[in-house]
Amino acid sequence: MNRTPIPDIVVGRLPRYLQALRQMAEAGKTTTSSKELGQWLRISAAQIRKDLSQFGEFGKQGTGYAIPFLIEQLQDILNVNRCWDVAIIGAGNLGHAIVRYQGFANRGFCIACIFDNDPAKIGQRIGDHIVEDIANIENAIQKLGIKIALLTVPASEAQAMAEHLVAVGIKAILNYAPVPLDLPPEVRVQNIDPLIQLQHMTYYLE
Amino acid sequence: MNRTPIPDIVVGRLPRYLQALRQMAEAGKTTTSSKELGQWLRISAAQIRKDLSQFGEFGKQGTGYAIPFLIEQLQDILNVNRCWDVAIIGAGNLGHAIVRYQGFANRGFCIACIFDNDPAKIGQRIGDHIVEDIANIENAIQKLGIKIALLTVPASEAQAMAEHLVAVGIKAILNYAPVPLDLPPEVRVQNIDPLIQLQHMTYYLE
DNA sequence: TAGATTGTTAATCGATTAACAATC
DNA sequence: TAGATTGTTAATCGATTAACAATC
Repeated sequence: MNRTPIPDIVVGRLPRYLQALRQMAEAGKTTTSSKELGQWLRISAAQIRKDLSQFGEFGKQGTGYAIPFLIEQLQDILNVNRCWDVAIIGAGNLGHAIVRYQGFANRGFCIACIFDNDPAKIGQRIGDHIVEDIANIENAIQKLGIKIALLTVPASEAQAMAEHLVAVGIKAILNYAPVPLDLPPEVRVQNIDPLIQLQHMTYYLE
Repeated sequence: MNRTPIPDIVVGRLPRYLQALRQMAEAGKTTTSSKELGQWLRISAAQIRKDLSQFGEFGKQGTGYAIPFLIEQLQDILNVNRCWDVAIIGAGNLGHAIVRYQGFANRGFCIACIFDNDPAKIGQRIGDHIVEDIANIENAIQKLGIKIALLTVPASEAQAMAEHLVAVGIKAILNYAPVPLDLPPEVRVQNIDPLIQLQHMTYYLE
């Protein structure tokens, strides 16, 4: 019986393990070891074994891990063996690019709908989707049971929009706006901010 | 004389401090405290003081920090008081969206050029830019002294392209491709991978 | 069998927090 | 002055690594 919660920093590494394993599988490999996976990801073998052992015993002494089996297990742990419908909020440049991006399908996520509040954008076609009026979001989200939103509105609108999303039932937000969101702690938030990452790197440049 | 290097995890928080301070400044505030900044960013006041004290004494007992002064200092520390020319590599959906994005200018970065290897894309106009042939990248990068690249090519081409970028003088890569790059340790790499972040969140969802 | 590699424990390392004298 | 807040030290906390018995 596992009483202590898994550290979030461990959870955050699991998707990377899954990604590496999929690439190994694509390359035709069927087994790997903590050592090999660690070299691939630049993570110590001990850490990988320790992380995985939090969830079960997935390997075999002497031979390592069966790749397809470990992929299955990680997908189960991360809840991505099902397909999550996600909503894109904001049909600007970034919203467009995300809707057209093919990388989410077959990885646990399906872009279900895209919303904007600009009358000039509502009704516009993007790939297979039509931009919907943000006023209809509650209906759409509740009908499809959507729990995840990708927020690509301007910084000035992000906080208010995020609060609205939470009010209509969203539980997780991938925030592309360059502002920290202040939301109830039970709502999961991850931020994507290229400027922050660029400034992190320039510290080390001449 | 400060001999021990600053921990990378501290450096990684500085851009967030800078972002928050700029937002405070926009809101008309002129001073703040570690307590207030901490509440804004959900970071402890002690940690903010400790982080900043690694670089100097920027505050005043009793009153806190002068916002414009601290912004200046952080910009200096992060090397973003100058303007860095950056190159976009890959003129797909994402490359397009980034070139059109206005958020980098006045924040230390200027999109200087965009490259692709697809003849159908070379010569295409995006905003104020023309997509250039990747074959010309060495000239362009060395003429402008570009050190930073944003890599938005398909996963299958990312590693080889990254190695080429390093060979022509790139020192820092913001990698949008969903693969870990294996490069010499002196090259800075930051990854942007929405799928990894989504899978991190679904762990916590029902 | 011999070699390889796991899962786990204990040791180490590093990061965060609490506390407080100094002082604006 | 009294209240507030810094910079810093020491204590705590948590994460990473090293080591190794178990065993495939």
